[in-house]
This record gives sequence, structure tokens and C-alpha cells, in this order.
Amino acid sequence: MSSPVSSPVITRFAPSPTGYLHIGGARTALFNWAYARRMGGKMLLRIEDTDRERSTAGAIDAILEGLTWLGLDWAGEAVSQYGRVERHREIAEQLLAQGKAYRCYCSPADLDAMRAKAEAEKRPIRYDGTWRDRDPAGAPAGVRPAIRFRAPQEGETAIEDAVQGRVVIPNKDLDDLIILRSDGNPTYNLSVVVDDHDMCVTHIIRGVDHLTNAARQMQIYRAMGWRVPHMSHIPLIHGADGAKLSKRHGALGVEAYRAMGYLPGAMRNYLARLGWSHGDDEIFATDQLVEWFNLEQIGRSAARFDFAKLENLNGHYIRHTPDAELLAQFIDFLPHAEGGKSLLAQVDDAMMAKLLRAMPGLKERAKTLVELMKNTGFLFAVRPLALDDKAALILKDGGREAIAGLIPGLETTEDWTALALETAVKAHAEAQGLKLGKLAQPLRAALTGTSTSPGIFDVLEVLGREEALRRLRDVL
RNA sequence: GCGCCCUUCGUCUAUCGGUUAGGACGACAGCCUUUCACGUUGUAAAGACGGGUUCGACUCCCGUAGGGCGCACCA
Repeated sequence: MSSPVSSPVITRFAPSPTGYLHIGGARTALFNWAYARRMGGKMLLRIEDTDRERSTAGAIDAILEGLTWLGLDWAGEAVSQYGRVERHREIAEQLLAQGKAYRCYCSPADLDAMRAKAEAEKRPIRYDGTWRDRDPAGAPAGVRPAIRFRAPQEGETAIEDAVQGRVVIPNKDLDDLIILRSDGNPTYNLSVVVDDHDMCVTHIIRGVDHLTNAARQMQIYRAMGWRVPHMSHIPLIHGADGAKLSKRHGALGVEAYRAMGYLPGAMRNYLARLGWSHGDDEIFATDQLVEWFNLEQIGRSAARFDFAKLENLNGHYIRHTPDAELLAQFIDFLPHAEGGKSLLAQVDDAMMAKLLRAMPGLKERAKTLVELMKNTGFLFAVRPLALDDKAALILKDGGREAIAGLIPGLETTEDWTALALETAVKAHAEAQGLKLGKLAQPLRAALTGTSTSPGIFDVLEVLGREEALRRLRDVL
């Protein structure tokens, strides 16, 4: 039992390990985490693995890894719901003993028939209460019964929800749900209530898809005489077309976002703004989120997932992350990126130094780490460089001559720094009566093999005198 | 079919009866410029529809339409 006075806020994230941690789940976790932090409480993690058929160890790993990547930590060990089945059975038996539940001898086939009939007669599809008041003595031999909760049939059940407001559901629309399967295993609605109670959860924050369950769970809380936690049912995230999230739209595991080069900080910021707001604030650090986060400002309508905005935000985070830190994140990211491992294998101390020096120019031009990785291409490239079409054209179209004219001046440049090189090249341009672009683009083509890159003088500097001059001569 | 929920620019949202309905992303245009970006200036862009209530509705109520979620011996 929780203490009556100023009990600490305890939230929980309770995913079922039947797949990866998808974006909706990630946001639910974020809200639970942020709220717990805001209130000085803690978030627990419970794996809802009572469905032995569909739960996998791989999914559990993916969820834990996803949360960790996102920087969302939880208090204590993750709780396995399945590990608590005995306790769940105990409560089911208790309910049974108190007459608040009863044995149902209907077979799955019976129930299918019941549903089919209801559908044919255009009646709501619900359990018809066949065994609700029937004497178990008349039970068919050899049939193992399930245990059903004896739900109130009259009146209504109201949910006081911090997000949805007061939601009232007529009890006649809630049937007698099975709490213990005929094989003796508990079902979700029973397990959740028992666990949330036993774990002293004070605030439940989850998707609205659980709203109806909330009503059934409330009835179980009442039957047990337990205190009902505060509820917040947050709206779902939809795809760009407004329909259910599909793989194309973002119903990917968070590891996919990681592989696409999004920063965890940017993800947190983006996810926080999906359904929650703090005035006109768009970009805020996680500390700020924790300080501001509340339940009142969570909206009630579903939000569409918008990659363009995520990308913009991610670009902002990349640009504003200090070079060394960003480099560290980039290195961590490489193993998760397509083609990143082979690149990582080429990273030695010298390359790290180059990457660090190139980072200011690189991060200005990347919205994702994947883009940043692509833009490091000129650093990893080996001579003679492969030229793309545009670069080849630039060199063909007077570029070679421009470079030939430039080399002597570069060779004699004492100080191989962006600043000195810029001075030298500009002086040459002026002397020859050329626009800077007529020299810069050929340099870029020869130095990077492409027509776009960071500032050309930075490229020259980062590459170093020897390598840069070699690349230039290669092209003549 | 039954129940519940939702509806402000293309998208995310602010507004908690009185605003020229604000911001952000995206779009478009300009500036900056050695490319690409960044940055910067500006433009277009919204209260689903119909009734009420009120001196006054985006805001409150009802209805309609559209959308979402739920209705398993899944979670």
C-alpha cells in the first residue's frame, strides 16, 4: 500500500516485447520519463511478456537498447510481467473466491459462434454471460474453464483522465473479460492492474488505445479495493497521410532512426513537441523539457509524424553540438550506419584529427549523420580520385588550366592554413582577372571529386599540403 | 454495428469569450556567397460544416460530416 501523504510520483513504461521499440512507444516512454523527473519521482520499466507465443528476447533487447540510446533511464531492474504470474493467479483466485469472478466453460469455438451470431444479428459483439450465473455443476466434462471477471452490468464507469478529461463508458458496453485463461495464465488487463498496484505506480501515462481498457481495469481496482492511479491517455502518432503509422511513415524501431543519423537529443525534442507544447517554444534541451513538462499541456488530437521537421531539428542539433562531442557521436553512429563499418575501420588517429578539423565545415552542411558521413567522403577518398559528372565537367571546361596556373602559388605558400591559402588564391584571382568561383570550383572538383563541399580553403587546409597538391597534380 | 475520442495554415502547434488568430517546419521570393549549406529579410497559407448561447465566439452547447481508437483465452 502506498503512503497517503506526499507519496513520490512513480510512472512506468510497459511495452510488450513483440517487436522493436516504435516511435509511439518511444514518445510514451519519454513522457513517462519526463513527468517522473519533473516531479522528482521515478520511472519503472515493465516488460509485458505474458503472451509467451509472441514475446521474444530479441524484442526485449531492442527495447532496452532503444531506450538507452534515447537517454531514457528507468529505476531498478526491468520487471518481467511473466515472472509474476503466480501473483496474478492468486488475485484471480481471490476474485473467484469472493464471487467477483466466475468460471466460464465456453470453448473458443463457442465464443466464435457467439461472435458470428451477434455480428449476423448486428448486435454488439460481447460475451453473453452464459456462465455468469450458471451452476458450475452443469459444466461439460473435460473442459478446463477460464475465469471471467464479473463486471457490473448497470451504470457506468468514469475515468478521470488528466489528458482526456472525464470519460464515461456505459457498463453495458463492457463485458465480462477473461482474467485467467483456461491454461492458467493471466491476461493483460488483470496483470496490468496487479502489477501497477504492487509496483506502487501513481501515474499511468500510455496511449489512448488503452482508454477502454482503463475502464475495465478500473472495475478490477474497485473490486480489489485498490486505489486507482492517476491516468493520462495520450493521443497516438499517425503517419504523414493521417492514417495509421506504417513502416513507410515512421513506424520504425528507434534503431532505424539511429541508423538514419538522428541525434537522440533531437529525437527527444521532436517527440516532446508531438502532442505537447510549451507556448511557442520549439527548440529546447532535455533539461528544459524536464523543467517544463506537464500533463495539462498534452493535447487530445493525434499528431502526424513529419520527417521534414525532424530533419530540420536534427540539423539544428548537429550544428550546435560542439565539434569534439559531435565527432564522438559520429563515431558511435558509424557501426549503425549503412556502410559505416568499413569507414570506421579506416579511422585512425590521423583521420580523427582530420575529422575534428573538418567538423565545423561538415556540420554546417548536414541534417543527419548519414549526410555528414557522405560529406566526409573527400577525407577518406584515395588518389587518384574518382570524379563525378559535374566535377569532370568543371575540370574539362577550363578547370585544368585554372589549377595549373594555381599550383605554383600554392606550392610556395608558407603557411598552409585556410586563411593564408585564401589570401594566396584571391591574390592570384585578382592578378589574373578571374572571379573566385573560376578557381574555387576547379579546386573543389580536383580536391573532392565533387562539385559541393565545405569551404574550399578549409578543404585545402584539412587535407594538408602534400595530399592537396598531389590531388591537384593528379588532375592535370 | 456498438462505445469512446478528435477536428486552427500542407504539417506540428499557441490561443484557456474580446488578438490585425501568433510561432515553427515546409513552400515561394530576395539578400549573403567560391559550391552546397548556414544565416537573414519578406510573401502566401488556418478556425470542417450547420445551428444555437452571448453585447461578443476558434474558444461554451447541440447536430452533421470526416478521421482515430476500442470491442480476443493479444498486449
